[in-house]
Amino acid sequence: MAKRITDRDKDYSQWYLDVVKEAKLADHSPVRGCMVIRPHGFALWENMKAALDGMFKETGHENAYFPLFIPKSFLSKEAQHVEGFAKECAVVTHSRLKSVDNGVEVDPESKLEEELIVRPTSETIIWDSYRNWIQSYRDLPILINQWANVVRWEMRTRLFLRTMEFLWQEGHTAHATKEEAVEETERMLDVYKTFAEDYMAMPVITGKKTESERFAGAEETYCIEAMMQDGKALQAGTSHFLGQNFAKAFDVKFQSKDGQHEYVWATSWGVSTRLVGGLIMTHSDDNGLVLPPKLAPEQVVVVPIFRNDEQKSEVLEYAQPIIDELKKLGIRVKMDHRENYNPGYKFAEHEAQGVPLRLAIGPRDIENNNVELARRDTLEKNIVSRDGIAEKIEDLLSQIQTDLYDAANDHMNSRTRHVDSYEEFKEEIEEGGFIYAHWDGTAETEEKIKEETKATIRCIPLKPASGPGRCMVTGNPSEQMVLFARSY
RNA sequence: CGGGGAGUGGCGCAGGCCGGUAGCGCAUUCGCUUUGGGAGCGAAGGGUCGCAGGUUCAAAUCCUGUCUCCCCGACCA
Repeated sequence: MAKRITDRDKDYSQWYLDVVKEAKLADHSPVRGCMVIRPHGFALWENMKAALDGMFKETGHENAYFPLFIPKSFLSKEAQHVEGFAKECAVVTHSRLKSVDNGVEVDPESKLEEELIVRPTSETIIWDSYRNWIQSYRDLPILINQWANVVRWEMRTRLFLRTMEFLWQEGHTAHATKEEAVEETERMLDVYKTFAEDYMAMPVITGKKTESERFAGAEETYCIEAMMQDGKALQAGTSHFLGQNFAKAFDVKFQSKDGQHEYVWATSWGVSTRLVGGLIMTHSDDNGLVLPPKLAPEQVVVVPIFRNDEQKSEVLEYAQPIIDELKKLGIRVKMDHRENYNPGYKFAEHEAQGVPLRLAIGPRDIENNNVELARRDTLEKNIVSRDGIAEKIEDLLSQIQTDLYDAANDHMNSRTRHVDSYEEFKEEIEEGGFIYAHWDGTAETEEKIKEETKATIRCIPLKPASGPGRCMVTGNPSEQMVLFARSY
């Protein structure tokens, strides 16, 4: 019965990899820096996707799809944007292979006149289309989202958190006024916050990025920041106000009511499969993955226990109506009727995969009109009456959802401090967690803190954590405390 | 690009110093016994030892070259 998952306190990175592997979420791919998402991991992602998609539609957005390849010239139209992505692009230079003695090689004859970039993000190719879609104020706003894969040639990768290729959604909107665009940026940040907290049970701090942490080409980057169990911060989603930068770069103008030609205002926003990593590092334990009921691919698993065929049919007969009742309530339930594994194996496996509730049913339970109900989050096991079991499970699932959020929120709060002096900051940052402190607003100070402590400013919180004060490093005035942490 | 480590059945590794024709655990397949917390016993299948060259009667092992991956750093809107 040896545990296959490394102790969290001993080695958090190894623990994380073990959880991913034991939960059968994903594997390292033979392709450098990429991952293979396995069915269980993908089912989880699809549930997240469905919830987000619903929220996007509710806020008036539609899905569309744009090309994977971006002509090199497109990427260079917005100066800051190029600079931000230049160092991490996969570039297509040739179109053919040719056979040689030991296999194939790139045919030098097939060199492209203009190289194609595998999209690291789609602002450029999308704004190239928007130019043709927008003529009048009547064409605005354009509220579009794309589900896609993107590629960023990262030096170092980690499953889900930073892979070379990742799945995400990117929203790209165009508006007639600045106010409307800013409003959209904030609205989508709020959608992300709601999703993180209500579905993932992962509390987040919302705020604005500092200039140096801003998206390349954005005027303002808003973000949600979550705290993982090891006290490191994770940027879980971003929403950018792009001003008129892309409209100017791609010459996207519209004619206003009074006949003037004006550049449109833009936003973009995205979350990725990194959220899966955040979900793991928010709730899971030394037995493996813990999933919030709202997102779990299976919410309840039934493990039948029997010694012979006679008991088997009794158990199945007893369990089936329970399963039917649960399905009727819209609960995702699965019977684990594999016969080549014993119950103990199944218990451990479903725990590793994070199934919120387990129902064990054997002869003993049938005799007493009971079932054994086990919670994944608390690992509590209880023998409960079979009567009214479906409703009880329904309530328990929503209780687990709430409890997971509360536990994560308590953890975040207990590891959040306010400090006044830089000396104190240097000591506290070693303990991990979030630290609020005053900062003078300059990139120099920000850089100095980063160099000396490895802590970055995660965000300037939208809900101020304090009134005005003095920068902990320079003593210059500061409007409010900002959020510091070491991050993923 | 700097520093370190590793390439041996599907996965994880031993063997290498001291050359003799490849082994262990997990997984897989078959059989029997099991099944309320990751089952036991027996049997079976599966490997051009990263690649190329060299030394040798003989190379996973020694020599030369080369490729790849991992970790730490640099980098990461």
